Amino acid sequence: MVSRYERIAAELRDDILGGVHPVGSQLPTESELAARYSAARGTVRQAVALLVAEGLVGSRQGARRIVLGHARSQSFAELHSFAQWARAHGYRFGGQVIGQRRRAATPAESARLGCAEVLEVLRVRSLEGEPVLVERTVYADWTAGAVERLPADCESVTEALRDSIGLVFAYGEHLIDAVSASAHDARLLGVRRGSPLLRQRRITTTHEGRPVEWSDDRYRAGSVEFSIRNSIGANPLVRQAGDLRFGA
Amino acid sequence: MVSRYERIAAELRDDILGGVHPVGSQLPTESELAARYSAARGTVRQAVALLVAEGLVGSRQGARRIVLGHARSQSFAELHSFAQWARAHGYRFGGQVIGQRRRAATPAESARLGCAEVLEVLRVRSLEGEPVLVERTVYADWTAGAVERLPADCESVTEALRDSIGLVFAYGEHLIDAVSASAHDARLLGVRRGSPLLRQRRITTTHEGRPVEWSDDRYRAGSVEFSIRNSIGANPLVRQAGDLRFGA
DNA sequence: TAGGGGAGCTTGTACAAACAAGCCAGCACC
DNA sequence: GGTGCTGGCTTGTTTGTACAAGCTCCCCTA
Repeated sequence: MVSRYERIAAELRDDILGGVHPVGSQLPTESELAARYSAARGTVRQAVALLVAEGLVGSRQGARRIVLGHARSQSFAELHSFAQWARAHGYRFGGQVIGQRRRAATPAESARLGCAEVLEVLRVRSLEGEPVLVERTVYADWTAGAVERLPADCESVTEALRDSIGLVFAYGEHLIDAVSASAHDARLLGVRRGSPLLRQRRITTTHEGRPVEWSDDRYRAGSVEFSIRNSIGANPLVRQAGDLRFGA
Repeated sequence: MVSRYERIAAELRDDILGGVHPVGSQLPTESELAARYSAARGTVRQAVALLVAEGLVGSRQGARRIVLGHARSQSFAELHSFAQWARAHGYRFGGQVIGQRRRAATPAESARLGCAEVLEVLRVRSLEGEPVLVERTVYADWTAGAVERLPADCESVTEALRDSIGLVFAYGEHLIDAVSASAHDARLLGVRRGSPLLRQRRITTTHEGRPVEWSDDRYRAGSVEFSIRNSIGANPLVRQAGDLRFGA
């Protein structure tokens, strides 16, 4: 069962994407929408709030809402899982475990994952036949067993873990920066040593906030980019100084 | 006048950051909070929704809310304006215009900014005395005059434009990837040609959705990183394939 | 001891009403 | 022609109520 406001939001989104409300035009007022859908104004507000959060619509007090653009946003699963993302967009893709081993957690890992032993896995993933991503993932001890049981060419670790032990990834924190390819990275991705890579480090937790994995993903430059929409009202993106210490 | 739910959110945020609600702990229920602040449940919900949007708190139906982390999020202005960001974090910073000229818009720029003539500005910005950012910004014709009147070492273009012509940046869309430093980039940033740069391309619009600027910002690797928090409920980040065409 | 069922708690959805705050166009006035 | 103000419109905030959906934990049973 989908809620009322989600259905209204979906209809409005379709109208925007379908050109009924072109970019730059004004959206109907809340009262009009409420009348059209026979819903309370609060319900319409919830629907519109979704579109505002997606960056599709701009809103400010006193003025009519306007259509900002038509970027479709992705689900959390689609961002988190390379396989689900690639599949949803119709890309050919693959993955292969290069190596994995259990070891003691470093102090930093122990603090992040809350355990003393970890499973480290090195994977390479490809898009349209080309290797594009080197993934160094560290799993907390309580998931290590399930991960070890996966086949080396497992397409989607996310889906496999959900189906095998009911593990659901619910929250993520991402750090994005650029690094040089190490000799090892370069060999795995088929690029020159020192060439630029887009790095995404992320920590993922369950519904309960329990950390599951800590991963260092490196994309070949040009293969993938990240997109974010923000506004005065909602700003999910944060800039922060890197590890380099200045003038120290 | 700050609204009620914003004040409640601020108090809760302080409690979380101050350790009253440690990471991993449960937040009081909505009813408890409503009683504590003598507010309606709906108002408390709005306050908590803010924290959820910031990624500070996790929430799902039926279960108590939990504290996910203590990352303070930034305002839109702080992300958009290098000067406001650096100042808020107490960094020494500077900026210098290297060159600027009016020219005809390329087809892509014309489509994005909705005008035929643009002002292109090249700036270098420094942090703690080191150059860290090369900024190539293209302004729409109707702002060009005001930008040209700014001094070459103007600290904050955002603030200057707001004060001079009342221009307020309200919405942004960001594309993040990694690129090699060109010879020109390398000279300006004091790095080797081909070394990795973190690139942030963004388009910014006014409240009305009118595009103001299109910018290509390149950060020296290691100087700055971007951070995003997401969840199954709210996912602001989108991954997309880059310009490279695979197997074509 | 392991498992199922359910009661109670907590968050999610929906409606209604009233007022506040901000925007904008049109009008009157200079 | 320009300027300033006002009134109506639109979104934002707050309260109250009722029910739905989902989670937790306890208790009972096999």
